Amino acid sequence: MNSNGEADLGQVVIGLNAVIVAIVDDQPKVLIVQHTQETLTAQHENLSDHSLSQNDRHEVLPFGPFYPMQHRTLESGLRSWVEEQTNREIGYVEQLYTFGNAGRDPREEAGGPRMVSVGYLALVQDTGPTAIDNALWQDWYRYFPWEDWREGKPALLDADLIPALRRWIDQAENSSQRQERYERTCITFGLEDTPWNDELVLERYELLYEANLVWEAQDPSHQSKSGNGRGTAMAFDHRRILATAIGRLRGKIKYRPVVFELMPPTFTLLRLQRVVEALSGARLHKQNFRRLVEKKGLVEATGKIESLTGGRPASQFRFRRDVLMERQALGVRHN
Amino acid sequence: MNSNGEADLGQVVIGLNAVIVAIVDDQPKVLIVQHTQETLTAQHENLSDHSLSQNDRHEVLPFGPFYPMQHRTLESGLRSWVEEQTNREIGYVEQLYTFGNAGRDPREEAGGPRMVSVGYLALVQDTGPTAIDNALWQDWYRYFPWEDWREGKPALLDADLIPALRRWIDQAENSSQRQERYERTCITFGLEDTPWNDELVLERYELLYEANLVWEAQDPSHQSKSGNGRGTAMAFDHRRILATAIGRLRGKIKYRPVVFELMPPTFTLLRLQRVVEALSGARLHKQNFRRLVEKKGLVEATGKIESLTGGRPASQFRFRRDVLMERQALGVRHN
DNA sequence: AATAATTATACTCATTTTGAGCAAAATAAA
DNA sequence: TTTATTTTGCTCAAAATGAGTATAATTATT
Repeated sequence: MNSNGEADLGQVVIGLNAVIVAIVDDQPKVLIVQHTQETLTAQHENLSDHSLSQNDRHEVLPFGPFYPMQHRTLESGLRSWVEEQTNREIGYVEQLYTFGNAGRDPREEAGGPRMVSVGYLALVQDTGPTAIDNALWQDWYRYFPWEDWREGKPALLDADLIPALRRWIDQAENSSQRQERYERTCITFGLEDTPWNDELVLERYELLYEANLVWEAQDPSHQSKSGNGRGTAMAFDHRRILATAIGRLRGKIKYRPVVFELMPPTFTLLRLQRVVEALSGARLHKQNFRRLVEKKGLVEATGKIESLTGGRPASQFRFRRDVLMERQALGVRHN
Repeated sequence: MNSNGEADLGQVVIGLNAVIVAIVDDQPKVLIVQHTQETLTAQHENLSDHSLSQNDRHEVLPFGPFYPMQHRTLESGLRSWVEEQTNREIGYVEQLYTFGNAGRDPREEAGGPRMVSVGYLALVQDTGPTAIDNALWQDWYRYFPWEDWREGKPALLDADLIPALRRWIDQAENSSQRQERYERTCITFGLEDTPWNDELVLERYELLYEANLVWEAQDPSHQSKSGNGRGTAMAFDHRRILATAIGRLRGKIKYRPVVFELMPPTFTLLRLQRVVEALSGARLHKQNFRRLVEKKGLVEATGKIESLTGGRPASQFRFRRDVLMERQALGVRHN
């Protein structure tokens, strides 16, 4: 270590990546930025060509810089940037994970500073035009089609992913590696008697990555332009960050009442159920869901009635803000 | 933004703070570094005097630098540093939180770079001499005496903390602020009919901080040298980081089998129970704890018998490593 | 050697929670 | 009116939980 004790720490630049989630028409949406080859190279002139590969479109998570001079905390930096860019208040922010892997940003190879980015999950109420260039609200199952079990087990699993994983297991170099691959696959993909676990989003993505079954893992010469039906790819490690966010949110709704951050001020119980289902990717048992919600005392009736439901009108509820710290939650009871 | 798009991001230095936990004699221990005034100023020559205040001893969490040139990932940087410094393998590492608050490190005021530190929780099996200067294994309830309910409700609560919090509530400027303070206190400290929630470690510390009841919150002229019986203070925001770690670990043992990372290879069921109790700070019901452990299939008998238990010999168990990804856990059923 | 103390472990039982479903009520559309 | 659709109240068996009692196998003490 040198005299001031720091110079050999090396230069680091901090970025903030946000997974901004909203619900539209009972679908979970994520704000995604689409760069064409032109917009990307225009922004980052020194980006090496190889890193872009043949794809002409790149989907990335919204990225914001962190200005140490202006921002007192990381979270305030994120909040001000997201609120400014999206023109809406964000109700809930949670720090997800800090990613510091070398090679995350191709500019490093060109001698740029090491990029460390802090991933955040932000929940917003509504969607609409934002000030972010080329930003679009995309269904998150576009990137993880195997995660949506609301209409039953996705066909993709039995038709493609599981057979491909079995081939990967068989191609193991020795029996202990084969055994390990097999057990991980059983646990994450619910083979044999193991049940499907909706929280293992990241673990499943990482397994597919290791088995070379997702676009990001393949070397550029084998990458097919339009994807392989195994979900839309994202640039850098952004699909990993998104998987982290989905898994964390699915876990969190089971023990904290975060769903309400995605709801309008008043709502019917069915809308609430549809939102929980959208996030967890599974159908729930209606009557039991209601029983649970009422027992936990998370909501209170407004007295008003919603009559646009098609059948019998439903009464409207609102969230009881004062239970926020009680670590109460909905719980996700299956159908 | 300038031409290369980065220069105005400002210089940032990344540090790694580790909460290294082990169990000794059924007590939860944390590795703490004690600096005297001399060792501290010797290490950081440009540290301003004010920031040290009158205390002659400063307790901090072990700190390791992150070298972007050498470390491929943040976690590998942490692992190599901790393993090297403690001379033991760490079984489990979890990223806790990234703290980037301005003013965390007093050297910033002297024109130093902004310090962002990534907090990690590391669980190790045994304790013993380490290569870290002035490092000591300390009971974590030394810093949070109100969190240990194993011998019943800590007297400190009714004798000191709760009356002081009630005074703070009464001193609110208006009724809505009073209401808010009251509700937060009820929820975090289990007043009225609310039960005590062992996971709210950080929330309780933050409430005490806001109410000016912990040393770190008081301005230097009022700080008493030897502490105030409300737990030992730590330098910077390290008691917050420690609170985050304890809360996270208490939550985690309820849904993931992380306790085993703190256990020796074989153990009796009572030892396992004592460790869970040490972490969660509460006594558990013995028979039900056993039923739970066996039902979840987390352990298997080794066939051997431990006869040093004082009474009837207990059979020894080992953890079934293959359930690690199943999201099984012990659950913490109260007594 | 007898007794007490200590700890492990098996088993019971009432209560609560969960999973799954039926049926009636209140509306819109045909 | 009928049909479809949705909300909402209710039941019932199975499983999980909380709180015990009883017994077994030891060491420590008298």
